[in-house]
Amino acid sequence: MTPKQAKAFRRKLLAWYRKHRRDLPWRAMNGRPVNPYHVLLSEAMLQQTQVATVVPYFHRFVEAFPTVQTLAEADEQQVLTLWQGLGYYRRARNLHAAAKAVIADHGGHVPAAVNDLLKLPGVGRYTAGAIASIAHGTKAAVVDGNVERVFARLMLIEKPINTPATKKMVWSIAEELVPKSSPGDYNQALMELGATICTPKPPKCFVCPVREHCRAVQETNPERLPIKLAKKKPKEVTHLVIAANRNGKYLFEQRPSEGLWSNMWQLPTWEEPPPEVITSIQNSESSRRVTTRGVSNDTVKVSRPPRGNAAAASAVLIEWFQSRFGLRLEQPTPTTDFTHQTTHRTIRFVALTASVKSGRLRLKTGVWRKLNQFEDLPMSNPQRQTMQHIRVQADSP
DNA sequence: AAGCCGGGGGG
DNA sequence: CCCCCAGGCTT
Repeated sequence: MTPKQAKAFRRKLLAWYRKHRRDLPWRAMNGRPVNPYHVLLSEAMLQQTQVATVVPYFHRFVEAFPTVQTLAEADEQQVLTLWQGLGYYRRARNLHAAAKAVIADHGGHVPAAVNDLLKLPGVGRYTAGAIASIAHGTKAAVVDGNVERVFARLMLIEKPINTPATKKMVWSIAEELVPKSSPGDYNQALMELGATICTPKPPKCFVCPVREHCRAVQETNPERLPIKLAKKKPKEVTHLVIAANRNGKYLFEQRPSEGLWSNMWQLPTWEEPPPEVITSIQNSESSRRVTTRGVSNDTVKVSRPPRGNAAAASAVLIEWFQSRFGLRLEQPTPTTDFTHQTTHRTIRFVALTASVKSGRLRLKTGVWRKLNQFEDLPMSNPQRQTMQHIRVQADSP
């Protein structure tokens, strides 16, 4: 793109944006000024997450934590609880730590320089550029999934987009094109174009404000760009969830601070138990659900005699629970069974209910809660789904 | 360079 | 069922 073409491209893009941009709560709109804290908050939430999903979470966060200071002083459990359901829970802890750093190292002001922003936890090259340009008008480029797609089509980039070399090229294009005046609007325009017009499939080229600048729409089918290398299929695993109740209260444990659902709470869960335990739990199922066809959606319970190895599997489960928690279970009974999909795992959740016969809990992070009394514990969606099932079952025995 | 980290929207 | 999303971090 020649300098003259670049100028025309930016002008058309910005004109389109100023006419069509969405009224998002963290944006400066009709008189409302930008709030750098709001930009930091929104960018943390927007990582790998669509705008529509983020909006309600953003409102709840601003209400609970109106300023960086209030967020910095908040309890991590409270931050995680507000974040629950949004996914990538590390982001919530990074955001919390970033708020603390803004208070400690920047006098409570979100930095305007990319190099300062990059030092904040959870802030990478994209997020630093976004906050710098949108919140402070710093001349900085951004490259996200939208920008990659837009430039892959505009510049006819046919090499796989998800390699370091190609990403580096897209970044240099972005750096070269970003204007020194209104870089924030320009960056948001680029992303909004990708989100609403230059969509993966099918792109709405017929209403695109910059189609004259697009090589793909003139030389090929834009829909096949950008080209991505195939990713591997998800691994299939099973998580065995045990709802262990004693005197009407259920045991909850906190997950480790690293890995999947870090620091979130859950019913005691055996990840990837021996296969024979899973199969025998299935066989031992004392009831199965049969959906009737026709008018009613009622489920009918059908009693079945337990199979031979059920008792043995039960023993293995009870032994595992005993060794892990120091508690003796009684009559583990299958309760619910469903599949949960994440990006790189297909997790089958098998839940059992059991009562605690004896023993003394030997777990630092364990807590006992009633069925309607765990809302302050941040939990993953599948764990909450399991809890929901147990509550419904308890309400209608 | 590749793997890991969630959950939902939309075709 | 699939792909994708205002990515960052670790190995």
